[in-house]
Amino acid sequence: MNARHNPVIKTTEDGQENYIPAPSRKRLVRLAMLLGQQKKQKMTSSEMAALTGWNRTVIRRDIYFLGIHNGVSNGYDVAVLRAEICRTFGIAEQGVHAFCVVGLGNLGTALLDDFSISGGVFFLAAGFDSNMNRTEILKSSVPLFPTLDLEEKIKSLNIEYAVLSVPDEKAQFITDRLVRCGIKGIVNYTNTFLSVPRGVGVENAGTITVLTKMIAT
Amino acid sequence: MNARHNPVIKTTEDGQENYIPAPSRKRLVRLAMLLGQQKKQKMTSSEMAALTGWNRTVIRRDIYFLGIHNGVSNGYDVAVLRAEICRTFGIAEQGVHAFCVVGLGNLGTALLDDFSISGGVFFLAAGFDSNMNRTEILKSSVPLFPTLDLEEKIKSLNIEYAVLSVPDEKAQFITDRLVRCGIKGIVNYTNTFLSVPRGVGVENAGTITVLTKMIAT
DNA sequence: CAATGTGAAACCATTCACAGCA
DNA sequence: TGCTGTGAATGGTTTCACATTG
Repeated sequence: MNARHNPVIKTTEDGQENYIPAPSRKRLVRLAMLLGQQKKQKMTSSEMAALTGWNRTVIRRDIYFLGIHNGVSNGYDVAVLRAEICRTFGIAEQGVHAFCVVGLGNLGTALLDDFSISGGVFFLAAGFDSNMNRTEILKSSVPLFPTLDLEEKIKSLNIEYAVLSVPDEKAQFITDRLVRCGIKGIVNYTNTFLSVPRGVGVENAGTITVLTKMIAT
Repeated sequence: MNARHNPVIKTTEDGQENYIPAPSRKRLVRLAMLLGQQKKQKMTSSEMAALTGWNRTVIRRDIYFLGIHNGVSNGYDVAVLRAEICRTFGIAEQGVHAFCVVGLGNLGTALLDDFSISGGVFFLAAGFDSNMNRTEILKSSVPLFPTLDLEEKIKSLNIEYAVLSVPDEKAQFITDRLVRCGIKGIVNYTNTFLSVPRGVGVENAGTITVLTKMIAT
């Protein structure tokens, strides 16, 4: 009676019907990063479980969604698995997903300076601040621009993601501008709710917001 | 045949069986914070939906889990609702949940300085760094201690939550120490997986980790 | 035998649909 | 009429259980 009452999971060879549920997607992408840091050549689902804290059945199911078969009774080939996840989600194996930091107050500047921030497949391409003095005075290996140029630079530098560390009261305003530029996702270090259209990702990472969530654990 | 095939949701007056699902719990706590900033005396589920981006039915259901009835056909009484959420989750109405920042590098220091960080029900009670010089040199309105004193200070200051901004390679080591102190939850600004026993909350808020999750959106 | 692969069951969360109330 | 309260239906994710395979 209802179309698709079965899980709709097959990755058919012609590319249709390869829907993977959101929780699985997130785990898989995270797993890919982890596999990249691994020296072992083969890993079992149990080993991955130990490493991630996830249940081993869930890991097997996630991998099953990919539609590959490179593991039976020996564990999975780390390189093959990682490559397949990258292929499935369009993750570049070399670092080409550009992102920017908007708002160079204490937090934003710290993020800029933090050497570890460019890593894996992400590449910090720019910083923005509304205070033009600040973008001129701050020293950074990353190019800094006034927020005036936000739209132009996001286009020209092919920036896909933004880290938002502006004052709370400007958060929604900047978000709207980012959305209009076609940003794919925002890491929200402010402690406000952001409203974005469907299709734009938001992850709330502000200290208070996150602490708040944790109270309910 | 199976015990509890019904949703197990009733808050009975004698306090048993008041299980609330995790997603609802998180939303409710977040909602309480928001209600605290509201000037209106009554709010409908639709208004809350507009404010949060959540579906209005989900909000009504969440409130339903609380087992109170203060809304019919008029919207909910903001103060009553907020008080009830606080009571249910043991949230202090005044700011008494103490937390600390561990690791005072760029990011940690920025978090310390960030004025907005103490707010709502959370109170920044201490900062820790393994570099004793740094804890002496840094100026801050928050007391700073060497990480040596972590255990002692967490006890004496009644610290419940920790913000982790140490270098990645120290993350698990510090986490283990925090767990042994009975910490309730950790906001993880490093980009590592933390392994903690059941009952301790972890929320990953490191830029790369969060960007990674977002790729799969 | 210890691993994956996988249909089916169980579980959990969201949404529908509507009764009842101000 | 517009709101909450709520049983029931739906939809989605995890887990079980076991056949299969190296």
